[in-house]
Amino acid sequence: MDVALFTLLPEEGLAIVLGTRDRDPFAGRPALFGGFLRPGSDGSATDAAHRLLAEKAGLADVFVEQLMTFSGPDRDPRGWSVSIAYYALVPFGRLAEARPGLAVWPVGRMPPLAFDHDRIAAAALARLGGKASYSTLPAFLLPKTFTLPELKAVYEAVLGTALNDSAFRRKVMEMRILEEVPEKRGATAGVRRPAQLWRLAADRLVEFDRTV
Amino acid sequence: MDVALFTLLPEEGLAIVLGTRDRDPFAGRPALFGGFLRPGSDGSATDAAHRLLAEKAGLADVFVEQLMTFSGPDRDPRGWSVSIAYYALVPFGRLAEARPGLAVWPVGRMPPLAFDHDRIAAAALARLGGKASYSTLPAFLLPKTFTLPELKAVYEAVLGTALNDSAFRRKVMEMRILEEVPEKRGATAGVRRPAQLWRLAADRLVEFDRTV
DNA sequence: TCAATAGTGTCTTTAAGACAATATATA
DNA sequence: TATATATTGTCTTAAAGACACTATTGA
Repeated sequence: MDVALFTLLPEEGLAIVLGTRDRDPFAGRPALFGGFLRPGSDGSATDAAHRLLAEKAGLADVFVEQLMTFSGPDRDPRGWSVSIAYYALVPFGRLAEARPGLAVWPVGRMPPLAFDHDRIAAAALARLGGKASYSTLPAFLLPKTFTLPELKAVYEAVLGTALNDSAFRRKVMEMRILEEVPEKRGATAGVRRPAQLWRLAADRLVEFDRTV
Repeated sequence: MDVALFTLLPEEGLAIVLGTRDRDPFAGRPALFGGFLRPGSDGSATDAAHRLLAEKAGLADVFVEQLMTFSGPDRDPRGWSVSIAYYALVPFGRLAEARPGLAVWPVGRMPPLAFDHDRIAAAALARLGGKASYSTLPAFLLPKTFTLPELKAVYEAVLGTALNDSAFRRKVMEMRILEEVPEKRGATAGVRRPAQLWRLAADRLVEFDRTV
């Protein structure tokens, strides 16, 4: 199995978090978080994805979703193989608690990865971009509470396109995917109006019947 | 691996095509087309899905796409297992060339299936319904050439909802996903205006940036 | 010509986008 | 009060839906 982990850099936007291959083939190369399914102890492939993120990235309770399964004779130089690939999203702030030594690369300039991990990462990015417009997916790159300008910014980062501000607010409110947190963001010191804080109304991914 | 095969019944709409388990567990039960990946000879899981459809359903050159991978201790009574699931679409007319003895059930009243195949079939149906609105997916349930009323009907069957006729034509034409076949459908004898025939402009699945 | 479905044109309704105006913090 | 962003309101534009009208075939 392989897990592609993404985060949102404050300046650089969407980025991938990578480990390093510790043995051949591809020893020393940046790589997705990979490992073998343990049919005995893992309750499912999704459980295994969580376990791998805990073991290799030091992160628990991260949003994960199955991407797809890759297979064939060419993806591993040792021969025919299968990998169930997952993608995962973590807010940038939580990387402080991650295992040290991880590499973080803006998705626009990723290094060459081990195995067929470039292809898996590309597929994960395509899925992310596709699913973002009709779901709460990008919100899992933010902390539990966030402002509307932050939410809009993460949608724009994942979609790679600017959104209309008042239309975005209108739609988000009409879809009732958020609930108000009785607090404002004063943290970012500065001379400006503080923004209302919100959280996702549902803990899980929600899909819409329209587009943000 | 397991493949969920769907077709479009002329009267009953979307239907699933099933085989029968020929041994325990679940001997005699209707089931998806299942079998084992052959890492040596199969070039990929997608190749294996095609092989299984050929072997078990007698159908070659059918549209297939990976659904997702199911895993866990409970899906097979013999113990922990993994299955890479695919879905496939075949025009009703091609079932004539299929292996005899297959069962065809409207998706609204499917019998209980072997293993966790009910769950896989449900996931395939959900994917079909979700992806239909922004892709040419439903067209793979029709023969190579079809009329616009037929295309609209198959979208309606898969989406489970009625579509606006003139808007449907407008959008399909604006998206340029079809090319005209220099023929009309006179086949269906009767007192009515014959319809223009069309075919998909691209042989593969095309995704839109809007909805039909 | 009639019946029955195919296909077009146009008006109405609804959603999205642009953008000005107002609100609210702190220095 | 001035500054900088947050938030709201409203006008414009574009897309979707409703539906009447025209087209084309064989009986």
